Amino acid sequence: MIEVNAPVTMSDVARVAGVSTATVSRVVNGHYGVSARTIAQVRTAIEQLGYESSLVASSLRRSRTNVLGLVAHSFQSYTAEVLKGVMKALSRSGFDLIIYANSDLYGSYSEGWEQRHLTRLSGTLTDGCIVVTPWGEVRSRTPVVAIDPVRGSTAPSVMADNLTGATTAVEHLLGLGHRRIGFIAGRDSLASAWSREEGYRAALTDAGVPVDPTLIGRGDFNPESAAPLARVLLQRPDPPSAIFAASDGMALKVLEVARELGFSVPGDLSVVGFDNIPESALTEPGLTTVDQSMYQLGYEAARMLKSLVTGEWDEPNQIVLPTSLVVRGSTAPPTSAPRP
Amino acid sequence: MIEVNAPVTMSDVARVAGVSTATVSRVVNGHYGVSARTIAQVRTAIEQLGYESSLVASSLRRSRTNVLGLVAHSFQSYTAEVLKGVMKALSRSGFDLIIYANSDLYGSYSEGWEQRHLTRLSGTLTDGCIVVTPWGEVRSRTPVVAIDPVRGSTAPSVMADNLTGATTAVEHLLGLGHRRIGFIAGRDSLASAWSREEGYRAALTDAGVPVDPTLIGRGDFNPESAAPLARVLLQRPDPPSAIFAASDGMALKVLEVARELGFSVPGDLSVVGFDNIPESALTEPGLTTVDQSMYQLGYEAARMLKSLVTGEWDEPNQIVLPTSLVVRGSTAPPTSAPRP
DNA sequence: ACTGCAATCGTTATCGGTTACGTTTCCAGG
DNA sequence: CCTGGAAACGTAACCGATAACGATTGCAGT
Repeated sequence: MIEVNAPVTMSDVARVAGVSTATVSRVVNGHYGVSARTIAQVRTAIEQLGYESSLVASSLRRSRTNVLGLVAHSFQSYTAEVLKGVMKALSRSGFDLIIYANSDLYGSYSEGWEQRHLTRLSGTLTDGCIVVTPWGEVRSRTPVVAIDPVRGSTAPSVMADNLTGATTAVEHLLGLGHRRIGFIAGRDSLASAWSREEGYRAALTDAGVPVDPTLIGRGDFNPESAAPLARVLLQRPDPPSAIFAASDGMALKVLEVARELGFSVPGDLSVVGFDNIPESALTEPGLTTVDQSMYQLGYEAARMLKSLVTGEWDEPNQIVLPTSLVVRGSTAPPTSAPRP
Repeated sequence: MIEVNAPVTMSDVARVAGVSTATVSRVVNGHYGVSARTIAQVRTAIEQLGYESSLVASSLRRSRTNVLGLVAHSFQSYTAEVLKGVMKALSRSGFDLIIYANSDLYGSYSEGWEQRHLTRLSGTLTDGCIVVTPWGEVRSRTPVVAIDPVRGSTAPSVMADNLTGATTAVEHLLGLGHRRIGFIAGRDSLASAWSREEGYRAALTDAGVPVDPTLIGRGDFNPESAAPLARVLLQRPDPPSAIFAASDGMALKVLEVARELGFSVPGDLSVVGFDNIPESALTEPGLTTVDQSMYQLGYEAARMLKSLVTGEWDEPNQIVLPTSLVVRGSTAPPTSAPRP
């Protein structure tokens, strides 16, 4: 019987098997140069003691660990969906996954978290990392793939076709007859936020509707950031008849504020989001939004990282995935009579 | 300018600052015994080189790392929801989180994964771990909290009130008039699977309905496992008028099979699940299910683990959370005329 | 100037593995 | 019997950090 709480180390195995730790290591890793008899002895000792090698210790000395990392600053639905895709891509690939998330989740966290986490892991633990919605460009000695990268980055990344998606969303509102369309922007540094705003502007301009800067609120993708912005837009004497938010999280917040202020959706106000997180289908009414398959983003990012690590990647470094409009109940033609 | 791909180590900092690595370590960790002037020098060097301490290296030597771990064998909606709760509980707690998931996600993976992962991490990297739906009892020198533990475990755990939940679900079906109610069980080793089956039996017995063993299919919580079982139940000459599945994932599979075999839900067949994962609200019709707030499970588990690590826990080691029935469109009274 | 105690800082062992290198063993070939 | 070389295995350095311990320095007290 093994005593509980005994951390079994390699030297324990070596002692029991009557060999050196080097030999145990060779057996564990299947290296050449150990006799069959010795291998059997070591195996027996390992079995008997219930030994498992420490990922930490081995990763310190080794260069390859067969572990990929994912760092994210928060863990909302967005990240969860991405994660499912990542796991799918990694299934039976020989790579394990470590997700590192810091505890400064809600509230203000300092910029550069991704660099900190990355260097803390990447130095040794992981062979490469996926970074979800980074704050800036990162440096790392192992490959890094960004999901939803910063603007202007040329590093490996995966993102949705945000420009087309946003354009389609606004065209949908225009098609319903809306002309005063508010916009709540995302975090400025991200390419996605930028493209979604571009799409908003382009669709309006193409339709001959002038862009009114006072109808644009500057959020940061954090749902909380949308509340005051929505309040400002809706409490104007001339509120917009529709609001396009750059993320579902923010759009759902807009729905909340609208309800609170007595707007009926879609009667008094149409709302469109972006992302198509699961919650968007559950609200009453359902949120019209742009689907960007976060699952797919994660899947592609993991596939790319895997190949980058093994040095087999031969496709373009920047992947752009298509989007599609999902029309639900939160959009309708504007009422002719503006709300008093 | 710093050269790219240069892994900056503590000795680099020491060299630049003109001190020993021990002093750098003291500065980094805010230990006593360093003059203000030296601290400034070291800080400058750290800044200049962009140094970040390696989590791996320090965890090897240290006992406390302020990192908690979570290991899960798969990453479906269930785990994602749990994770959100965990993150919430850990936010601004000073603890970071590492999630370890292996790549043998889909398909057959060997039992005992949780023990392997645990020993690989727990030896050094983490101060404690949360294990989601383990295969067996685990040993670890650091605290472990199980979410949905194995049957008969007395170790720290968090679980839903599965007995009451299942009883309520079946009573709901009985109340609608169903008498032939099929059941698809979960993974036998888990306490939750056991309790849910107990609830099923108890509700039937209390209502004076004999338990028919041929109406019980033995699944394992994996959605795939439910398909053949549902097929068997529904292709009988005398199919049940309702099926209660021990998890939503399996219940959704039952819906699929039912549709495939030409059963209309809830016309020909009522279906009830357990868990209330987000997808359950999205199907047509929506799935009637038992809500067990996986978010809450994660939240409580993290709260408990946090306190166990710091040695402040003074509540019972086993937490049971309430459940509630969510009635949606997949249940209705049975049609009087049995299906041909 | 001398002692004694803190404060400061470097040296070194250590965590649990991996691996370069050196040593021993064994056997085939001369 | 001797030599050469490969196979088998141990020794020790090393990965990047921490911490126990020892050494040095500075300064107050006498």
